[in-house]
Amino acid sequence: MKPTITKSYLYEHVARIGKAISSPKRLELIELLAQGEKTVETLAEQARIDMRLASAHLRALREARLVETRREGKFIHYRLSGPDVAQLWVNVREVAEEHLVELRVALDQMAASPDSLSSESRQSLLTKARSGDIVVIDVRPEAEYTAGHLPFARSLPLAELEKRLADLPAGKEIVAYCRGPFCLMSDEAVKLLRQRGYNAHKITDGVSEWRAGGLPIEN
Amino acid sequence: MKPTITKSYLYEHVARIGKAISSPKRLELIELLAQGEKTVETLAEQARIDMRLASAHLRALREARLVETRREGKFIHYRLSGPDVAQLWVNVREVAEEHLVELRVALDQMAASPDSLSSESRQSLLTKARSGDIVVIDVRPEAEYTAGHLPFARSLPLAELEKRLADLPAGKEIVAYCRGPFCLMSDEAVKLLRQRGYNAHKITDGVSEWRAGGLPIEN
DNA sequence: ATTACAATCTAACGATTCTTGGATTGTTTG
DNA sequence: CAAACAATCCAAGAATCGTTAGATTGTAAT
Repeated sequence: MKPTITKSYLYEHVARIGKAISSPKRLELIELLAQGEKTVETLAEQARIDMRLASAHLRALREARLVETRREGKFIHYRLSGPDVAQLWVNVREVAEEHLVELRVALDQMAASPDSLSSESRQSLLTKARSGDIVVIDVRPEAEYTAGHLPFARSLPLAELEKRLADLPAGKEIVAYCRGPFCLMSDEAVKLLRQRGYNAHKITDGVSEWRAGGLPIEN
Repeated sequence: MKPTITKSYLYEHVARIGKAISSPKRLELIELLAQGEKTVETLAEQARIDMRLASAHLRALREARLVETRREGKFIHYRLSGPDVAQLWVNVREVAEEHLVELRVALDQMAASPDSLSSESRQSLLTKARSGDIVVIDVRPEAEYTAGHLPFARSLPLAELEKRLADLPAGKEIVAYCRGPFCLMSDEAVKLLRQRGYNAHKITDGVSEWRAGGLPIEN
């Protein structure tokens, strides 16, 4: 017997997507997955939650078809089911930033520099990076850099930054980025670099924001 | 005493937006409000729910700052707090259509013609409408037309279509639209028009989809 | 003042959801 | 085959949500 198709049936399906993104933990997992494919263990570790809880949330995301899986030996790799999912995360976050004052003040209190990029400044950053005028560093874990990064950026994970300071040219302006506006790794990188006398600052863009701005991602 | 700002605090705020759009009824209310400001009574009637339930859902939407209110005498008018909210609705719905097969088959079964518009066909529609090659009719209630409509469209509410058939030029191609892909008013209009011998078809765009496609809205 | 009516509020029930603990599945390695 | 380990499944309690009914607020008209 064929199920009766009512109009509310349509909204129910869209609400499945809404439900999937209605939990803070799941949003964090989506943001992490926007950096590239990851195993459940990695996700649990990076989101600082129990692996069983991570698994449960990932199940919910999979049932909403926002993520897909791939098995490799003992490991199961999760990935977003499409670039539109990362775009949705950026969209929802921007709406939240626009309308929820509490979120804006919290962001101001946390981040050292709330340098949001306009599309013109993204373009000029790209030009300066291409010409070698500035050095763009990606301070995320190397695996995330490999999965995709800003054009002309070099990988310099926060954990190795102190050891690898020699890799950086002395006089040049340094621009650091990480996973996006909620990620504080670039702030820490900037703090450390400034202590060592570098001219460093951060941008809030991650790869998803950069792509959402219409600019290309390398890998 | 200042509240401790943790990272998860940020995701919690974004999740407030997610929670707001995690209910089918609230999504329907958002879609209705995307057509223009409406009173609680109108919303309840058009969503076919009890006014008290509508009020409760609107409260949730207001607490997530997705809607705002304005009092006028006995009536309270609700509106979306910004065009980005309508854009979010379109975005979420598109992600759902992309990844949820059940939604796609339901849409195919319901709608007579699943004519989704590419950006080129939007442009060519606009040109043909401007030149008078085709007649674009807005079959939504007149108040929604007044709040904003497609360029060169004329208002011809479904309820009055039969009476006002004389308003339509005989030979010309007629394109009907309503509130968007989930709205069936344009299907009914097309059905009626074809019975009377008109060359009519529908497009799935509503004003939100049209605007999301980067094209202008008149009022 | 009294009445009418739009809208909200309060209380309460059942249905979900979140989270944790323990048990289980599936794969690799010795 | 047994041990190790990634990941999922299952069960259960606490918390939250959706819905309905009845009571209440606020404004306009008589």
